[in-house]
Amino acid sequence: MPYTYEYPRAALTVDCVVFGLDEQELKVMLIQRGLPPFEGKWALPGGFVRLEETLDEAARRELQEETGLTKIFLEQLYTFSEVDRDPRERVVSVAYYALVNLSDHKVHAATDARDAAWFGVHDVPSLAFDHAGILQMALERLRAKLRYEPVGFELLPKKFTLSQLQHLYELVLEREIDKRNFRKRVLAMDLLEETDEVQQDVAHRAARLYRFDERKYRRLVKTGFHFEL
Amino acid sequence: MPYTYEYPRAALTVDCVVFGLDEQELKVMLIQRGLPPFEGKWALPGGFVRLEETLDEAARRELQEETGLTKIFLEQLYTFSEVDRDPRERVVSVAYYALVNLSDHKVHAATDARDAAWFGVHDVPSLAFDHAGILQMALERLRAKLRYEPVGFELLPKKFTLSQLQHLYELVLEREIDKRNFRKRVLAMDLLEETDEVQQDVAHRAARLYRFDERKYRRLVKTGFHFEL
DNA sequence: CCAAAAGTGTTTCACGTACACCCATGC
DNA sequence: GCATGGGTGTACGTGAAACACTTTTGG
Repeated sequence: MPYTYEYPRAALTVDCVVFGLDEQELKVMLIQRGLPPFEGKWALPGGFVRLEETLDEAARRELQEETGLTKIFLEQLYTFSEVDRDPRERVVSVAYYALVNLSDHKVHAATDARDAAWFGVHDVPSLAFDHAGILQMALERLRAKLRYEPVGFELLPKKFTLSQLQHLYELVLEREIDKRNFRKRVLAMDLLEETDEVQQDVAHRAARLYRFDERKYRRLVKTGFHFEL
Repeated sequence: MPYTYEYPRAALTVDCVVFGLDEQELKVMLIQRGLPPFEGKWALPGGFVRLEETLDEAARRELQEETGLTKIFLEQLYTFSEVDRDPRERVVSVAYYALVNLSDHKVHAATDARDAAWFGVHDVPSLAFDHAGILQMALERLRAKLRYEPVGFELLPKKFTLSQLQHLYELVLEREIDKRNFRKRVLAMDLLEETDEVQQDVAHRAARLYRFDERKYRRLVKTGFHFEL
């Protein structure tokens, strides 16, 4: 036990709320704990922050170790600090939320995690620590961000149909959206690039595929443009 | 040095960006450091988090100790974790921002602080640590929040004139606003309660005083209402 | 030819915006 | 009576919302 300090220190962890989208619903990734406390319970992936890494780096490392996910959208959410949120000792946790598209990223429950799985956000089991509260806040943040920042595209494959995009908005915001008005608004922003590809292997008319033009978006932002859907 | 741990731990601090409004400009409160590192430099008020308090409590305690401010609006901003942000050792800092109205709160540079003072946000001196970046983010957050949450009232006295409110929006958002349209929008929300008082001691027609009806606002929020100005 | 989803325009209404003058008060 | 800010209404244009049918493709 070589690390000694003049005053007591809280332990510092990161926890990640990873959202993914399949065709039916918004999912969140959980891992099953293999050790006490809360052994056997489901929890958000996460772990202790090392001295030589930033919080962002720690979050990415933990995700990599526990779920195999790399190079995904990741943003700090909030720092949780209730004194008794961990029964062992004082632990302050910086929560992150992440967005992945399920088709590109198969989750291989990695070494560190006993078991990793996707749960529908309306069908999560009882969670360890204060993770239910963290998930709740992440959901609210995602809903808010979806409206005024183009984060939704992170949940879709690089090329997607307008229907997929609309479906995503309907799923997350939990309300129906008029198809024509949605397409009008989206296309009016002029940030979607029409590809010359269409859907494959569908039993009906194939939809055109679009791509989000991130460069153009960044350029516009610098000139005061404000995304809104 | 009685506190030892199996793994090394970062120190944990809180830093507060306190905004105040006088008639002329938006101000931020800074304290002058009395100890190294950055001795003599200006910095955000803040300090180390104790084991028995949450981050919110730590932020309030530090504000009380260093500036005498109590019972003010306070909200977590972001957690800063660059590995070398403190030259002494690894320190992770949770930043908060606070809003006070200068007329009610005289700052008495308290025991702990050598010197506390208000600076116009466009006229801050060079700051210690990464505090310039923290201030920058706090400003952006304040501007964003002002639009879609009723936080502006925290910067005003409980009873205020519509001109004061408009002035606040103009100062923070840094653009002019049409008087008639502003009053129309604000009153249309039906969240301002007209008092039967008017301004005192002004050398022209005295303006009516209004009060923000927070109870009503909370009730409306529960039914899906969305503040926007 | 049937099922399934893609794709497309118009009308209506509400709200944001632009804009200028009279009023009350204190000195 | 004059200077200073308080307080008020209207016209116009843009953009959001409501709404239904035709087209394409695969089976």
